[in-house]
Amino acid sequence: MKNATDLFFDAFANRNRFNILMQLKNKEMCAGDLQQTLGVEQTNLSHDLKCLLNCKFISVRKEGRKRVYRINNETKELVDEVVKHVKNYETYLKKCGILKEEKNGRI
Amino acid sequence: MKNATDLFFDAFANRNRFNILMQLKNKEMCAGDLQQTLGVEQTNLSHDLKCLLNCKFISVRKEGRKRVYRINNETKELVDEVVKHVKNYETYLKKCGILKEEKNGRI
DNA sequence: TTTATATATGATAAAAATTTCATATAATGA
DNA sequence: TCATTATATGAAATTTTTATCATATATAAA
Repeated sequence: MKNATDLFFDAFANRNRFNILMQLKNKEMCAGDLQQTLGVEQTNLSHDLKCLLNCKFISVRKEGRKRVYRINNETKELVDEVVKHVKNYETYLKKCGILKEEKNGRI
Repeated sequence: MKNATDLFFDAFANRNRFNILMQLKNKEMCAGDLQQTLGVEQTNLSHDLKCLLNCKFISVRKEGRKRVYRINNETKELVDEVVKHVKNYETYLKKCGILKEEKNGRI
């Protein structure tokens, strides 16, 4: 059974969703803008936005036929913390053989 | 291709590995203690400890035939941040239908 | 009121992560 | 040295996550 922490990581610790949060750190954006900037599939993005919305990591408002997304403040801070940590540990992370990187070149 | 952030989440955002970090926040522990406290498989734990070590989220020293693990300070702080965030968003996380919780009871 | 644009939904396919299993190594004490 | 305890390793099986596909809805403009 999943606990709140598991659910948190499921939502937050995902490449595509985290990239969305990184973009929204700088400015509000509609789905179309995000799609272009991140170069992701439309349906994929839509699924991810819904997840982030459900978890209240972001909010949305309508503007014409577009939907404009915005990151919430607490989430923005946490994103910054993670970015900082990644920078500090980058060297070691890239060497950690347990993670998938290692498997490349072994096929 | 994976970047440093992906690798970070692979290592950090995992139920078992995060539980290990949570335990080590309070005190140093050897593998056997962790196994008992967390109720996990021995080999599984060993894999996870190696991952955390490689990433330098924890360190280890020998003591007789045991190995005593310790969390590093920066990682401890990040764990605290996450715990705080989870507490704040718990309600929404549990309602997010995208995450697996929803699938239970559907089979 | 038909068409085009912007975005959402649900089911399945594909890829990746986690667990399990069989076995290895390392240190200590008898 | 041999047995025992503590922990580690690598590969295969299982489970979960992510991507894709086919299609739906909602808004606005023609």
